[in-house]
Amino acid sequence: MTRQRQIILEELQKDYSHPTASVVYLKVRRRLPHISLGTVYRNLEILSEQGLIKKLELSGTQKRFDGTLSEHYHVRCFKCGRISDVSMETLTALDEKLSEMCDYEIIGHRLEFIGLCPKCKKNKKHAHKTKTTTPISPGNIS
Amino acid sequence: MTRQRQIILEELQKDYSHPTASVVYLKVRRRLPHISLGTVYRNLEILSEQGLIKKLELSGTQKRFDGTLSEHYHVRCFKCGRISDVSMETLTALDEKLSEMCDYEIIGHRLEFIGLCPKCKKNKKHAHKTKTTTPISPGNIS
DNA sequence: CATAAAATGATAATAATAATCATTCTCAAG
DNA sequence: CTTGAGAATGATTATTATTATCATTTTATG
Ligand SMILES: [Mn+2]
Ligand SMILES: [Mn+2]
Ligand SMILES: [Zn+2]
Ligand SMILES: [Zn+2]
Repeated sequence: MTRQRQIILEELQKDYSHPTASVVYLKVRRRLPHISLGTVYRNLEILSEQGLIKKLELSGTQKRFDGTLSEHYHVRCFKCGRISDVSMETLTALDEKLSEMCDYEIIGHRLEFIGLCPKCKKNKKHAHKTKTTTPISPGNIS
Repeated sequence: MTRQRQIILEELQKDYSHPTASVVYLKVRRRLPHISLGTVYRNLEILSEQGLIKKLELSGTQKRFDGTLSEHYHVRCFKCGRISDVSMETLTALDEKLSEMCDYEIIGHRLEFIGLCPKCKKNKKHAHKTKTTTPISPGNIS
């Protein structure tokens, strides 16, 4: 566990926003100004292989990382790209159900909800009053 | 509806393998040898905006396209990357359930099963007999 | 200390997709 | 049938996220 890896892990564990690799890079750079982006990618990969973090393959172009290890689903705001945790029990029954219905050996599933986050809901209502906020393309929040 | 767009649509409608853009390109090129890859991307985008095909944002690095318009889920073989249709009713109740549990306005969800396809199941059993098949990286089947 | 293995930072490479642009096609109006 | 505007094409370049390479540095271990 190098200094770099330790700090990447720490920053991820106190960040509940499911940051992308480049966001992690920006945060880590505040403590290690000379760290390389490649080192961040490399260590995010290693940490997720070791089971210390989770690599999320959600929709959007960029992968996201999660310091919370418990199994849970996510919601994505289709307007701003925010990812939030969902407190819904894991639907293992789905896998069993499908196992009987198809010829694949089912080992799991990936479920992601899509919606409009509270902030974007509010902005939508006052859209005529407030000036159009720069639309953050989902998956490219920096 | 240009000749190119028509043929792209036709090829997709008779292909149940959820091909990637580059696979569509290869197939279409058999009928239009001078078509450009850019034209394929452009038309797949337009056709999906028009609701004539579906653009699938599944896991893996490449987008996939589906000529079947009815709502359905998919299974991905984690070994070979094959995508198959799943005949399970759409779980709209999940969205309503989550709507009451969180502060997002839920508009839908994305569900993808992961498993081992019949062919890979068979290969696994005879792994000691047959020589190791070139592992097709998921998302890069050409 | 020696020294082998692992990790780093800098940089280049890859791969999928999107953008650009001059040329060609389409098709309704005259 | 011409014609001219707008759409679409093929060729090419650009973008973006991620991975690979590699010389140098760090780390762990006897
Ligand atoms: Mn989470
Ligand atoms: Mn399908
Ligand atoms: Zn939002
Ligand atoms: Zn398979």
